[in-house]
Amino acid sequence: MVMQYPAPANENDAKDDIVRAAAELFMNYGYSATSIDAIAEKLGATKGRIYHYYRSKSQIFFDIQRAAMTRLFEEVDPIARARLQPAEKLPLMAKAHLSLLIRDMPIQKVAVQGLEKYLFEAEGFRHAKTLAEINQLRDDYEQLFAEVIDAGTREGVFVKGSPRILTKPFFGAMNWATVWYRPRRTQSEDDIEMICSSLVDFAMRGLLVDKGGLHEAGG
Amino acid sequence: MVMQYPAPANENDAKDDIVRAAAELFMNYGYSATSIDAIAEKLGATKGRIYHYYRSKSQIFFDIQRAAMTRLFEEVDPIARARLQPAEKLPLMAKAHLSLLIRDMPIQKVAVQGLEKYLFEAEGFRHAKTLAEINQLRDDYEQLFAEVIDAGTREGVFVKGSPRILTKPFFGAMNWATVWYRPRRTQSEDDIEMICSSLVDFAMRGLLVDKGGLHEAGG
DNA sequence: GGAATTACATACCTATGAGTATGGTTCTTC
DNA sequence: GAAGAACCATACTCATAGGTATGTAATTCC
Repeated sequence: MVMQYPAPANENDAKDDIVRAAAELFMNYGYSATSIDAIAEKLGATKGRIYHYYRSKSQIFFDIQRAAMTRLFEEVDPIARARLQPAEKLPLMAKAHLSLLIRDMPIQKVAVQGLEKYLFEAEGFRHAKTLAEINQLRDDYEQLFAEVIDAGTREGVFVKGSPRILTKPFFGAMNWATVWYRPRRTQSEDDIEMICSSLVDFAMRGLLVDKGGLHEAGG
Repeated sequence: MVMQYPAPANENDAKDDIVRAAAELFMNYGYSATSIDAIAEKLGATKGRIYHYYRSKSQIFFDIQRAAMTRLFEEVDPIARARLQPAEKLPLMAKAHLSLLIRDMPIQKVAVQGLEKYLFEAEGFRHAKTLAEINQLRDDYEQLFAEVIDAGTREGVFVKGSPRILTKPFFGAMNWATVWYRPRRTQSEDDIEMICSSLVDFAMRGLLVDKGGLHEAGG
């Protein structure tokens, strides 16, 4: 029988295909309820292909986390390094963050919600190192936002409060989209932009101190 | 062998014990990764006990949802019915909502995050009726908040925008606690109150229009 | 152009876990 | 106090799914 493999060019692409397929199933059914066979079927292949690139199901999960954090950093870190005031910089970061969340929902949802992460923690030392690595990435990423929030607080443009406790609802307003958002066919690119802007605006108002601006009366 | 059953008084209490134990495991490990045996072990019993009260694992899951929504309604609905201005009523509702979330985390987390709900949707008609019932409860509950937000918007005390899209980040700021919050031994009741207040304040600022209050100059 | 390696498919092993069948013990009811 | 019901443990069935072992076509390398 003549078998032709689509040939994903190189190993990285092949793994990326697996990661994408797995993330989509993890997002909908959870990690445990998703079988390797189901992932393979989504790729039009069998288990053999997956186990050729990954030694276990958990390794796929960890690669999803790494992929998600890598992409978030790529989008947000450059903005975080820009020379801008906190009140200007933060919404740009938030916009980039949220845009990626929505556009890359399967992978990002698995990462930000940390689906069933306690599964691996319970396994003890086996994945301790990998888990520490992932947590470090997540902490570093949160830190990008926490620092800007802290700076804004000290400048007096953001409300007072520990950056730790302010960062949580800030992310919450945006990340909660991974729980409620469902893509619609009737939704254009502009619609998505509108939603993103609304959520970012909400999150920013949560931080900004009342500026006492004159009532820009009525429209 | 003399066997003594703790005898949970009546059937409702017995089911409630099961629901609590199951919720705690679902919260940490997810629905699929939690076995009936594990739930039984947490109760110091075996499967026999659980299958005496529940016909299937999924029925436990649905009972968790119902229990969560029932409690939320009990706490929030009375406040929603009170004769108060939106700007006064909403933070009280939010406080009650969040307090219950944190105090009843296992059950509430399973409910608000809808863990692996797609599992049951994929099963087609089998649980269609129950799923419709649960979704209805959730929608009704969200509606309590959406109406107050809508009223506030029309009065001009809350920012303009569809209540639909404003409700999401409002819940997000609070419900995200089910993702990041972990109880600490060093945390007193007052600490929890502080966290709740901070999150509610954040969420309210996300809605309130800039009042132009005079700078209550600096602390 | 033959050998080794890559890139899978197929077949198989095994543990787990949902659900059932059955049996025994306590409680209730008459 | 006997019969039934309620309550629960134990033993079993069976499907699923993670992982492995093996076979085989394509590719690469010498």
